[in-house]
Amino acid sequence: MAQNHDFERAFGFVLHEAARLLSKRFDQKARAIGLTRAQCSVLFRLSMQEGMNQARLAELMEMEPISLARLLDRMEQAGWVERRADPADKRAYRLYMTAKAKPVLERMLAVGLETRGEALAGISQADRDRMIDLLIQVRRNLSERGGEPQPRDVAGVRA
Amino acid sequence: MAQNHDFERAFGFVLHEAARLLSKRFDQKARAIGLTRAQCSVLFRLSMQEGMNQARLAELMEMEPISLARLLDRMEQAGWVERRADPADKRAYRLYMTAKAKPVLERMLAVGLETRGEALAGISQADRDRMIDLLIQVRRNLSERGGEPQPRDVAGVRA
DNA sequence: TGCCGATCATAAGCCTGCTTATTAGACTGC
DNA sequence: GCAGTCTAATAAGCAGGCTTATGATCGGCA
Repeated sequence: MAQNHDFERAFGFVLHEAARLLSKRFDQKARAIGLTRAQCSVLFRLSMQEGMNQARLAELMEMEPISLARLLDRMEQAGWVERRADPADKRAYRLYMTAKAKPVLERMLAVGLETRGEALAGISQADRDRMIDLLIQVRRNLSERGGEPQPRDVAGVRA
Repeated sequence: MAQNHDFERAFGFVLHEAARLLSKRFDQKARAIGLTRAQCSVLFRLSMQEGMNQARLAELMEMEPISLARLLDRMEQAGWVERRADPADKRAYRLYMTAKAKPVLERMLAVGLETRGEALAGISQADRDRMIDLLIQVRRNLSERGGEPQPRDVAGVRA
């Protein structure tokens, strides 16, 4: 059936399932080092730039600050990251990796590469590049920040 | 920095963030009808074929049976789906939409189209088709079923 | 018939992430 | 200096999804 065909190709479902399966595979591999995909994502970003506050990191990760706060709670508890009071802003913390985290960066990278290799098997470099460009466009289209200011014509509805 | 460039283009992060943002947007729009993206996914599949058991539906949705069971708990509670005992197998249930669910199918479709439109804005039809083909390939690569039997050469590492 | 492995569904416990709402501090303008 | 607003972080409560483990049933095979 044409409907069935459309269904199997439904963009949202396919995108979501691909992302979920990739996370699952990454988590299976990364369990040996005691980290999850989301936690690795934090550590990777901190490895690029330490000292960000939570709001900034949440923005980079395209997630809500509260979601990141919970994630950081677990990571701090497990000794991967450290919150240091921001001397210039009593509300904020600055985020740093711990000494424990630095040695595992390479293993995280290896897990990432291996997982990506499985996910992209049989896809040419040109197609990989193209797919990533397109996904970046999708992300940009859906991002709150950076896009148009979201008209949200719900006038009359109080938040 | 080249490293930074690689980072922003990291396949796993981009894929995950795009999928999450799309889910979020869908959920925001679908809240008015009292359904989530995952629940809509179930209803869409049941609208194509009712009477499946949970194991079969979980397989179609590329998820673990227990995850689906929980999802169905909430949906049954909310009156969207019905579990009927399978006369031929006392372990299994057969899944059906309720009368309440059928009238909202069209609204779900509309929400899906609208959300997809936002996500794919500025992307040509050819590129959309290509991206979906590539995502389907990724999903197939990562699927437990249908793929190769997963060598799992982690010998030596204990989980 | 009876055993034994496979299969269907589920329980417990956890991580990720969101919405909504709150507290504390920063900032802007008068 | 201070009121009003904005911002950083968090609390409460929930949905979605996974791993690991269990109970029940099915089915093949001796």
